[in-house]
Amino acid sequence: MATTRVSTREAVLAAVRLFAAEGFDGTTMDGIAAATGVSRRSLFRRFGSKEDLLFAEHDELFETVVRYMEASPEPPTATVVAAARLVFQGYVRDPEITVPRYRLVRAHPRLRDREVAMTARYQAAFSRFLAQSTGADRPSLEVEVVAAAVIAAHNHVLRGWLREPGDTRVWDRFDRAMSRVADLAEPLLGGGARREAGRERVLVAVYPSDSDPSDLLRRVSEAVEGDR
Amino acid sequence: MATTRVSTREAVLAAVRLFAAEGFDGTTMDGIAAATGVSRRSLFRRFGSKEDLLFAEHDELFETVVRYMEASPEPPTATVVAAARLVFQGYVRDPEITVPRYRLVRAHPRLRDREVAMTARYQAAFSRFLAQSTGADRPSLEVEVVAAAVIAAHNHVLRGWLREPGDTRVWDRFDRAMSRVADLAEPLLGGGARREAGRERVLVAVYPSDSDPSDLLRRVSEAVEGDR
DNA sequence: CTGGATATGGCATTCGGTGCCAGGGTAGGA
DNA sequence: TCCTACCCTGGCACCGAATGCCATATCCAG
Repeated sequence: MATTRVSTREAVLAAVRLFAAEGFDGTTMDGIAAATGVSRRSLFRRFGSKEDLLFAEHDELFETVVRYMEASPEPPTATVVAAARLVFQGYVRDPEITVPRYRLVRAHPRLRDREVAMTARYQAAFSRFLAQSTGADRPSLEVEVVAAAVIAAHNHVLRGWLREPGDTRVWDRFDRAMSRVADLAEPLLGGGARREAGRERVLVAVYPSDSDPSDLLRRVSEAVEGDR
Repeated sequence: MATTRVSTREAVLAAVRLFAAEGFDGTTMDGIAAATGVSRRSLFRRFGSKEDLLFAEHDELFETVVRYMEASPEPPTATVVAAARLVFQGYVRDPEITVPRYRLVRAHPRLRDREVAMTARYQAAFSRFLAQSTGADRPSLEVEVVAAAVIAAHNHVLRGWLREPGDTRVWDRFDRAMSRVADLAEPLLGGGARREAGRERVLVAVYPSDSDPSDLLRRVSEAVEGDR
């Protein structure tokens, strides 16, 4: 009919608005069909279900992220962190959808479950990618823990932003959280490979919390240089 | 009618058998009502939905686990690990339900999402518990990462068992995985507690012997400055 | 025994979701 | 240009999950 087919984003946006106005259960697919100009039947065909419609935008992002990982030349951990960054960006760049959706998700357990399922898909994709990039057929314990940690850190920062979308330091928070997790992942994944080569070293420092950081660094520096 | 009301477990078991025989979508609530002797209307009242019925047993376990954590005298990390052990036991001790359910879950994305939602509830409960036991109002990044890691380890071992329920060394695997994660959690949480107490701090770094010393120092610097 | 609270079952209705078929628009080949 | 095969859309009918309403049964306290 209309030569321009309604885009996914337009449909999601219309649905989000209706949900916000009438409530999720109070909105029928007939209503969404009327609002978008797409027939009820076609809505189901394209988006599967009422819940899926709310997350359709996100599903497309998922595909993108998976393809990104497969094409990335970076080392595995860095690739996964970058992938998480893509996901995060997917939220931050489109607050018009993600913020009201977050309100819906908080209010409706069923929608919460649906969003949790999304992050679980990412976690599974991360696990699979890390596993395959180490040549394993199945994700190891370490790989799954790292994937879970990356997702947890992502969600932690994301929830903070969703509560206060105006926060300008989101990306700073995100990077800090990720480098924190990456440091955690390093000994788990990279360490595994190096352990076989028997080359890793361990540094342990115990110091009072009111130490002068620069003094501490000097001491660490001496320790590292000293026994090489 | 019957003086003995049908137990949750009986209902779940009957439902699982029907699902296995007729498929999940091929089984109607009328069919389950007939098989259990409970009216269709009462099934919905007690279990909420067809999906929830499949996991009703598990929902009860969740309540138990939460109460257990609140009453546990052990330190936080040990309590969470013990809680995960309770969950694991919930699966292992009842293969008659959990194993066929796993087959259903693998085949039906919707059911998979529902199970993922269960583990997410546990993860959230663990996070909340760890946060409150450190006196925080909101779970910190570290707390959420630890909770995610515990859940990931639990699920990793669990999936292995679900694939081969006959495996007798499950508990050994479970304990190994958990101690692995607990070692990871120690510096993250224990360090946090000591930090608040204003006592000494511990820095642990694992690095390849051919690292660039200045790069190493930069990372140490970030770690020291980053969380003060 | 009685009155009230609670659990159960039947009934009717809404609405999400699906299979089926018809119409229209498009690309590709003769 | 015309025909055809194909795909996308919309309308229709139907199934079944889920809920509200009301009548009835069960149980417990008084």
